[in-house]
Amino acid sequence: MPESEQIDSLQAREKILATASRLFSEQGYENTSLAQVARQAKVSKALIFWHFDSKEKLYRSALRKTLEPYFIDVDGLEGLGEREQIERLIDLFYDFVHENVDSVRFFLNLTLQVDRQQDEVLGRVQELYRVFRKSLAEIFESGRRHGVFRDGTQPEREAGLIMAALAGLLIQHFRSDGSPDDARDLIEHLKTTLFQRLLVPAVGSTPAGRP
Amino acid sequence: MPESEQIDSLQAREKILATASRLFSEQGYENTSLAQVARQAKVSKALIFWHFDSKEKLYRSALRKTLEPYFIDVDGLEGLGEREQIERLIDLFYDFVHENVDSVRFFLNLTLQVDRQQDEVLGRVQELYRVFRKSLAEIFESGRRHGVFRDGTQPEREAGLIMAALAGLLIQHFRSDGSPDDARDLIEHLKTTLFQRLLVPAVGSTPAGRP
DNA sequence: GTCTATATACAGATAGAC
DNA sequence: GTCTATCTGTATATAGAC
Repeated sequence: MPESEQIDSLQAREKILATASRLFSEQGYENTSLAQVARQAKVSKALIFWHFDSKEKLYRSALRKTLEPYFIDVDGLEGLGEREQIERLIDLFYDFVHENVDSVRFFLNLTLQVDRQQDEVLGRVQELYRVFRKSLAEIFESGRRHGVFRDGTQPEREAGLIMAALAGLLIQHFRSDGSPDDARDLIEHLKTTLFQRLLVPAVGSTPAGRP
Repeated sequence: MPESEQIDSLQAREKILATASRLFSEQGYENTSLAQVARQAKVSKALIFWHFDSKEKLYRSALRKTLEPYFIDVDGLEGLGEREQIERLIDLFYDFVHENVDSVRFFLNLTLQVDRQQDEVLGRVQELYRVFRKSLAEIFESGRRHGVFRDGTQPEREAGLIMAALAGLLIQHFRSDGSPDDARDLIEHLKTTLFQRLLVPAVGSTPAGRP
């Protein structure tokens, strides 16, 4: 069996997958027909079935492909102070969303669909969400122990609030009139107020209203 | 023309509308067939077309009906202090969402769909969002002028941050594993930290410090 | 107004040639 | 592996009787 055939096969398969991922992300599952995928990938409908058996299986494969860039890069955090780590994670989240608007929108859509709630891929996204939140909480905890953050700092709650704010900015970003500037601005405001509240003040000055 | 016919007609129309509103909210537009609406409303498919001309027009009518309970009840705010007004608005938002889970989910879905972005009904929802945010900002501004909140209070940013947090809690609420307790807890944490930051601290034992 | 029966279109999926 | 042609189900929408 000559290798060129194998390669061609892979190329067609990949082309279908790439096209399907894009269309599913942009239009959703129901609004994307296999005829459309076939047309844009420049293959026949039958070939899609030969490679993926059914629309549902193509969908799952496409989801997996879309999910590839979804991971948390914690390498850049080493050696940073707790405050900087928090800021870095917030920025990472923000940047990632802006680099993957379509697929983020898509996964957010999935999250809102009752019948897709058990999807394994959706489960992975939600796990990322949990990991991200847990990382934040751990950094707050570590910062509290190291005397960077106040004694009264509640790691879980602070992490939860940050995640909520980030998720909310996401929605604002998808509203047609939500300007990116507004989001950037609120991210900065979030960071400022967060650290105003939690940072242990430099020795010599007394924080207002808090012993 | 006897009145009973007129009344029967309205009843059938309303029944279709109610059924359609519920199904569209629960399942979305694409996943809801007119056959299903007809079956559950106990009428024939043809009658739906007689009343609403097309699925798209039924959809728009259903959207308008779903939107009816969407308004901001500002009556209960009269006479309250700024802090209480803010708390009240946050609670109103939270309660409203929990009483209208399905339709809120649906409108959130709409917000995420690129092709539905120009829908007039979606526009009304987004206007409500803006009005809510504006109300919050105005209360912060008023509170700042009255010496309730710190001088440095930034009304627009505080309002934006609250809205983001609320919208984010919304998403967490729709995730299968997002417990309602967590949301309640974060709402309280949001309020606590908000006022810790912004309230002008009480002055010692004398009430004289108030301008 | 409400129905049954039907037209029309297009979706996902299969058969079989090459 | 890839194609064309076709099957089958189901969706929106219409025609026409009552």
